[in-house]
Amino acid sequence: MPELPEVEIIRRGLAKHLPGKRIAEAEVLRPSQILRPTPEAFAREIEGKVIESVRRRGKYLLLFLSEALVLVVHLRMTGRLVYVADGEVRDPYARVVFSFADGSALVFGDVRTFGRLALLPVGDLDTLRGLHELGPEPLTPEFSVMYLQKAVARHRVPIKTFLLDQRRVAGIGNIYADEALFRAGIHPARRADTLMAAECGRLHAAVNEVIAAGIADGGTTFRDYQNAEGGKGHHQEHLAVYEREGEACPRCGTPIMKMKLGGRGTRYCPKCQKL
DNA sequence: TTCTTAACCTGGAGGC
DNA sequence: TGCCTCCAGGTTAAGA
Repeated sequence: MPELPEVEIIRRGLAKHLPGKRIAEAEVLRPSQILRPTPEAFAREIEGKVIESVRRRGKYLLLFLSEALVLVVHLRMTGRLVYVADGEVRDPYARVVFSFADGSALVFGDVRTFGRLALLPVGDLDTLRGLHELGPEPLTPEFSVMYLQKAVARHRVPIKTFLLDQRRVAGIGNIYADEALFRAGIHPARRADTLMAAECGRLHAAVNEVIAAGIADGGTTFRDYQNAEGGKGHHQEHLAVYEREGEACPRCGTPIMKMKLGGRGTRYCPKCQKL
């Protein structure tokens, strides 16, 4: 499931190939995944546009196009954006295919069809719910220890739920939330507003460390994630707790436990991460 | 306003 | 082998 590191790796891959490409045709194979405008208008309006740049905000990919338009893509659970130089669609779960004038293509594939695409004027980006409410990003000056201290103090939810809320911190998902909390030695069910200053400092450092490590490893691939060239990431080889329930904690040897928190599978060490 | 829960969706695993 | 049930999780609407 693509989180900030995976989306950033995809962005970097796409940025190598897409700028300057003219979209000759957009084939919408799964209309329900087009958020706006209508699927017909989406295909019609994007034709002929030239991709100028590829950016990212949280887990959103933003493809800035000519004529002041922007294509917003959220991959959700199983979405992927793969550039194919020969234009041949090999993904059996292709949902939208963008064919370029030079014969290459960009394929949006998505097994579970949770992903969403929207085409809108750049000036309307603020109207896209979710995108304009995003909190600060890890690894930026805006995401500071002071910000985290003030933010957690206002919320009584479990700290894991807090981390998954994109309005608090943008880009963290289930994998990196579990890994950051393990690294910081904080129990996922701990109430956010009870964190001490020192714990906020540890959590802030841990979030930045796991996100940076995920990017350095090319992302985490468990099932569906692929980078922009269809390749896999390697960060799953360095995870301490995620998908490791029953295995020995790398720090103390206690078996990693799994619990349900906010409807999400949550892994933690019962000894290293105290409530 | 804040928080919780369920729904969306489909492939794969496990049980029978 | 085939059928059924459950699970995975990012986001958001609905309800408390």
